[in-house]
Order: sequence, then structure tokens, then C-alpha cells
Amino acid sequence: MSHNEIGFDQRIREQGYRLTPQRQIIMDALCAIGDHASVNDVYEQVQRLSPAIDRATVYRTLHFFRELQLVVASEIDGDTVYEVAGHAAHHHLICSRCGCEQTLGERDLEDLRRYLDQTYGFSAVLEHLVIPGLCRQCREQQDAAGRTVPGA
Amino acid sequence: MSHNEIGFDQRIREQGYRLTPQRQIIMDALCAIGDHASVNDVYEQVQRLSPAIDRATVYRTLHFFRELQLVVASEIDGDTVYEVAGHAAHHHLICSRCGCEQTLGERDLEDLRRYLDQTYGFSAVLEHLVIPGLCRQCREQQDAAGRTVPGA
DNA sequence: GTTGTAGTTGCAAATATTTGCAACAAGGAG
DNA sequence: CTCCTTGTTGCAAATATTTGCAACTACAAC
Repeated sequence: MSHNEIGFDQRIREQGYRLTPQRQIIMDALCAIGDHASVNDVYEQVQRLSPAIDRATVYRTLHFFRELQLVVASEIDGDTVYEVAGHAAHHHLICSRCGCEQTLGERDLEDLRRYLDQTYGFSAVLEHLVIPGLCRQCREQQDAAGRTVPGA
Repeated sequence: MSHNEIGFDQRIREQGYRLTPQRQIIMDALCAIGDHASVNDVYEQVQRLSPAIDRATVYRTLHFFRELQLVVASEIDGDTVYEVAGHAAHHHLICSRCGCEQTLGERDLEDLRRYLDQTYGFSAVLEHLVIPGLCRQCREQQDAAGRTVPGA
């Protein structure tokens, strides 16, 4: 269980919260899904193991995990997705045109972090940024289209 | 009306959509609020002028504006806020501890944009980034607390 | 192992957001 | 100015998300 490695159990108890079966199951579900998971993805996965768990509990638990920074949440194209934190922090470039996704490492934003620190004294927490834009391919296609229709 | 300056009317018609009183009123409301507005802020402002406009219309219109890039939406602390685009693109540093907010200009992210372009061929659209972290003040306080309680 | 306290959960009711659809109306054509 | 076509709207019903609360249970203390 990948989440045990990062001391998920402890971090909950350390703060005076409780480790419940529901929380374990929901964390398992997140790990099983591995990648970006919607609330519904999580709920469905959870249902397989324990059909008694309510949707409300999934929502509450996800918020709870987020608060404890055990998971990160992001908006991708208007939908909220969750992902286990502790996996090395990473970021995404998402193409607004074709929807393709590229993953960035922590290092790619190191300069920005340093800049914000030096300039504003702000200690940025860059956990899981989602940056929209155009991928190389789509950009080329768009440029090409521009050339074909040179009007205006 | 600030939004006429940027040709809000035209940009809607250009794409084959229609300029309706509802859309004008909702855009007015956004301008009147000026800063980050929640769906509910907009709805309330709209109600004053035109009580017949339905909540559903506000939701739909906001999504519509977003699609046309007439407004930008962001998540701040779990809530979605809208803002008229065209105001120069800008970004926010938000302190997770005290909630204070600092505004960045476009230039602050120019390096990042260039980096993503050169390294990944990705043309980032950095319209309205929200970066969480700790502001200078809160960071100092936290550091101070750390010194006072040096245990473990 | 038993007990007590306080964090948690399931359920159901409240809110928030989206969607289907028939009536309506913006704006081009005649 | 009138008539169409088709995008839009209001309404109500469907979904999604949050919240109040009584019952439940993790886990620390004994």
C-alpha cells in the first residue's frame, strides 16, 4: 500500500484525528486509481469494497484529506480532481485544444518559486499547478491555419 | 461602461451568438463588482436590475462568457470566482494562513512562460493564476514559533 | 478488558449547480 | 417593417454537494 510508506496513518493521528476504516478505504481507492480521480471515481471505487459508505462521507473525507495535505485537488477543465500527495509534487500543462497533458516536475517551477520568494517574500506552495495553453502540435496547426487564411 | 471599451458586444456577435439584455446585465454586474465575484454576488447584483433573470441563466451565462474568454474564473480556497477579462492579465499570491492576497502582474510570469515555450514548445495561457503559500509576515511568525518550540 | 470523550459516520434534509424543453426574441433576409 | 431561423431564456425537474444531527466507534486512560 503506497500510502503507508508516507505515514498516512500517523499524520492523521498526530493531529488528533482518527484513523477510521472509511478513511483507509478512501485512501486505498485514491491509490488504486493512482492518477487524477473525480469524486465520482473515488465513490465508485469505494463502493466495490464497502457499499455502506455514503457519498457524503466521500466528500467530507476528501476535503479532510485536502486540509491535511494528504491529497491535492485541482481544477481541470472545470472539474475537480483529486490525487494522493506525497507522490513527488508535479504540475501539468494542458492543451485547451486537443486536451493532451504534459507533466512537469518540481524543478520546472523552481525558478518561479525563487523569484516569488526574493521579490515578494512569498513562500509559494506549488503542489499541483494546472497550466492551460496550446501544445506544440496544436500551435503549429493553428499557425498553419493562419497562413492558409491570411485574410484581415 | 468599462466592458464596451473592449468590444464585448462585438466579440459575442462575431462568433454568431446573440447580444441579449440578460448578457448585458450580467456583464454590467460583473463590471460593477469589479473584483472577484462569486456566482451569488453576480446573481444578487443582477436581481437589483432585473429580478426576472433566473439563477440558471446566470450560471449559463457565466460559463458562456468563460468559454468566449470574456471572463476568467478561478478557484480561491475552494470557491469559484469570476472576473472580467481584458483587465490586464494578473495573478494572485494567496496566503493559506492569514488569507491575505497579493497581486502579480503579467510580467512576473513572463519568465515562466518563456521557459515553458522553449523547453516544451508549450504556449501557456497564464490568465489568472492563483498561487497558494505563506506571505512574508506569516512565514516570519511561523519561523518564530519554530524557534520558541525547538523540540524534535 | 472496560469506560469515557470526542471525533466520525450514515441518513435525510438543505443548498448549489446543471439540464431538458417549450416559449421567446435577436438579428439577418426580403 | 415583417417574417424566419436559430440561439436564448425561464421554469421545473434532475444532479451534485454540503450540512445538521443522533447514533456510533476509535483510542487513550484506567
